[in-house]
Amino acid sequence: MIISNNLKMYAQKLRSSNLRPTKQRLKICQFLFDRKKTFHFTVETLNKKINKNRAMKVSLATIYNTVEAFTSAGYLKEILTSKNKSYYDTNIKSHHHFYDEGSKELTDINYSQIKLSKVPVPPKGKKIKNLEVVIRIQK
Amino acid sequence: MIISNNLKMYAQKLRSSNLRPTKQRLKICQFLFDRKKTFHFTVETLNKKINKNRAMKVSLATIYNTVEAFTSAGYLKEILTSKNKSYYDTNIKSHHHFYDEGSKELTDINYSQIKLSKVPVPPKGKKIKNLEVVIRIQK
DNA sequence: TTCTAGTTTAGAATTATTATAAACTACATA
DNA sequence: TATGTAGTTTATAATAATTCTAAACTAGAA
Repeated sequence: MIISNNLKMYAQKLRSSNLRPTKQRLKICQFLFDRKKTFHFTVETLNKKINKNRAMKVSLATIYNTVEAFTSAGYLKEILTSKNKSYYDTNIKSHHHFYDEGSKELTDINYSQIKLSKVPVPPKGKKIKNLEVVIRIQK
Repeated sequence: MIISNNLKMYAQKLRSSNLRPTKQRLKICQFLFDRKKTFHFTVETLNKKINKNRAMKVSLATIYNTVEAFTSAGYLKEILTSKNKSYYDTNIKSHHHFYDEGSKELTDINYSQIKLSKVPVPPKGKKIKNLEVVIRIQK
């Protein structure tokens, strides 16, 4: 899964967002971004995976802080769901999701897979920031 | 806001879903469905509004049970958000939302206001149940 | 009227998240 | 290279939303 050891790149990226490249943040960067496919997760799953088989443990509080910081910095995107947990996505490009009501899993839909021929005008004084589609699927 | 006293209609509706028409459920029905515009709410807001200026108080547990029962029965729809609370909508027709990132408020978008010219094929063995668009807006 | 399964309820338990404050550390600058 | 400091990490406490529990209540069938 891990593609390369882009530590310097991540350090630069972090500094450019006014985030100090700490050991913890770099570990989390490697885990999240050194992969080909996009990754959907909750803080709970990230915490388990980050701290599995690793000498250096990262505290749960830091996982929360880091995910929040990365989301504000635009490295992660929060996903809309109907569940009472926050879901995040390493794919920050505007894109869509299938939501499987059986397995409760999200799958990406490429932006180009959906085309809209009619979009409403936003309320006065507001601008459209982005548009996301969730397609609920079941057996 | 209240249009009429459709108690018998609600009692029938409830029985048809194998839900006994209790005082509590009928009160909640009246509050939710005796209105012209659709209504977005959380359990917290519903609890406050139901128990404001009313002789008969409905317990929080019952509000939770009822909202859950009404959602399963298809009287309410859960809304997708990025917050850690469940939001519900009395508009159960497939429809879309504006989500204002400033005020964190949802507004309905009529189904006919959005048209899709391209929709992806669902994964094998799955069917599309519904499709919802969220348009994030900001100043 | 009586019985029973379904319902309501207060409060406890659980789960996700945020807050707190002490210890630690990256890094600017002396 | 050493030092001061603001930013960061951490364990733990606090809070918030929801679910669970079990006793009391009730709608409606018989």
